[in-house]
Amino acid sequence: MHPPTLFTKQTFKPLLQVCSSCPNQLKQIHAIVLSTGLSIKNSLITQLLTCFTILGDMPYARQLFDEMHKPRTFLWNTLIKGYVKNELPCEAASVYRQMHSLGISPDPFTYPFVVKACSGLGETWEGEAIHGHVVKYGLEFVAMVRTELMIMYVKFGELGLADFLFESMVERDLVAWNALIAACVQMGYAGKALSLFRQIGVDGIQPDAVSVVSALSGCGQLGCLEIGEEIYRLARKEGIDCNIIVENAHLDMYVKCGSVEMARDLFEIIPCRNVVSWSTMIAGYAMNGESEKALALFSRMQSEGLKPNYVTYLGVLSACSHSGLVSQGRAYFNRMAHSGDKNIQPRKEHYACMVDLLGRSGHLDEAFNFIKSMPMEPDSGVWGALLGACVIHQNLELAQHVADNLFEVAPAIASYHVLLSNVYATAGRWDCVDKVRLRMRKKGIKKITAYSSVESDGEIHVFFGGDRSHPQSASIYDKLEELLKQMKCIGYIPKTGYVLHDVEMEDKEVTLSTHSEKLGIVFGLINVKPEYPIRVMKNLRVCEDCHTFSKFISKITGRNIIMRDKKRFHHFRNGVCSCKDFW
DNA sequence: GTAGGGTTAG
Repeated sequence: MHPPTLFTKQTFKPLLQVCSSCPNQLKQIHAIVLSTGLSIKNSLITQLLTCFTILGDMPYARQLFDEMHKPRTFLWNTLIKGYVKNELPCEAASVYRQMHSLGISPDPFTYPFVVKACSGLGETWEGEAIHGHVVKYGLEFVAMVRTELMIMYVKFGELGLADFLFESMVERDLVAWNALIAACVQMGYAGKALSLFRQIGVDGIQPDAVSVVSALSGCGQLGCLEIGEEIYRLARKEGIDCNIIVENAHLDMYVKCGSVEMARDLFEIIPCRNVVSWSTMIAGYAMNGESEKALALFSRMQSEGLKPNYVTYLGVLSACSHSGLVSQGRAYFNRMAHSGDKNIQPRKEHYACMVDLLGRSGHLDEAFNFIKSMPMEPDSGVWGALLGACVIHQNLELAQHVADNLFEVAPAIASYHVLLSNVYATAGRWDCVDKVRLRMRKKGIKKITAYSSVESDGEIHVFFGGDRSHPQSASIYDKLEELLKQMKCIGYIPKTGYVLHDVEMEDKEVTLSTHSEKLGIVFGLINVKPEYPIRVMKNLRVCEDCHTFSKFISKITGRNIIMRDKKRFHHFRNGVCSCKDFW
């Protein structure tokens, strides 16, 4: 029997269509063709290459690429795109460098992905070099290239350069607006993102669902409920398609503003809830300390036939962690590990969650052994969780050991140095505290300045510790003094000793009584209508004294205070906090 | 023949 005389595009096309989602079958086809000893046309390898990049088997795609005779620019582009889509920016950049050194001319389609690879790499010099190439080839005004360059500079924190590229864009279309807004939100510049969102109209362009998603996400980040509501209402009025992604962003905005009830009501009426909606709601309950509801929702999700993913499990474990449900946490973790489903095998984040749960509940040894049992290298999140637990339980010896490991994987994260310093401080080891501070200064590690923000009448008011820049400062400080007096009469004692948790080391002149969250709360008391809760958002963890202060305030004023810190929500009502003082 | 923007977690 003779083999087919020649494999052509026509032979392959139907085969590839049938097998395009199955890597093994594709590989078999490739092997059969090779075994005939006939030469394979580049166009056929091209089709295979595209299939494998989509399927995510980049090693095989690379092998195919290397077999090709003089691949043309289009194929280099395909390979680069494959690496970027499979989150391998390093490989993508290296392919581009190879292409460049071989003198292959790039085309307008080359750069969007090369630039995206640079954003992912985070190497500023490399990004700037690529920008140079773009200019050299005269491609800087190609809209897609420019848009990607703009995103890259936002990711590098070079907002000025991003602005310049945006302002001087020839065809500044909706995608360019959306790209810039989304990049700003993702990098934590939500205020800038919202101000851009408001300006979209100046180009005579209407925002679409993508713009609204980013804007809502920005509102969640800032904790501005009123602005978020207004944006959603307008989107509806303007007839913008409020698809499931918009609704999920809407839901997330409620969650991040601490409005669990509003989130729940919305969740119940979202038409086509998907795994993101369920995960958001579960995590929302978890963050707000309603662990029973989170776990009940998780059961309901499964009984409705929806498959949880690894993010869903993060919500479940964090629910356990925020409420100290140790045995349940262990059970959920084991369920993941033994599920046989590779999509929900525990990742580093799940280990970090478990370490947090075990450690804060006082099982420090178990937490430490748990880390040792990890099948992958623990990252700073995992070690950081244990260090946090060491601070709470004042285990100096373990803390030092943990810190050694932690600083090896993450030497420059300020909050971890602060945590270690707090362990020493609590133990009265001021010599060691000084050493930590000295090390931070030597390495140029700057502590993050704490601030709190409060929304009032659609505006965000930001307060730093000891801040007197707010126009209402005088009345805020007067009211604060008056309240402190009242509180002391009913038993409030300022905790002037060293604070626990990863709270910033305040400058010496910033006294405890003027921490940013206290100023925020008092501002809220003066400005927020009595029927509404006061929502305070803090960029770091709330300190112990401010936590106590808030409980007293909620008691003496009868106001509800919702405080979001770096990790969770605290709902203060009538002298009690929803976290039950376990945080 | 190929192309830029969106939601959960961290």
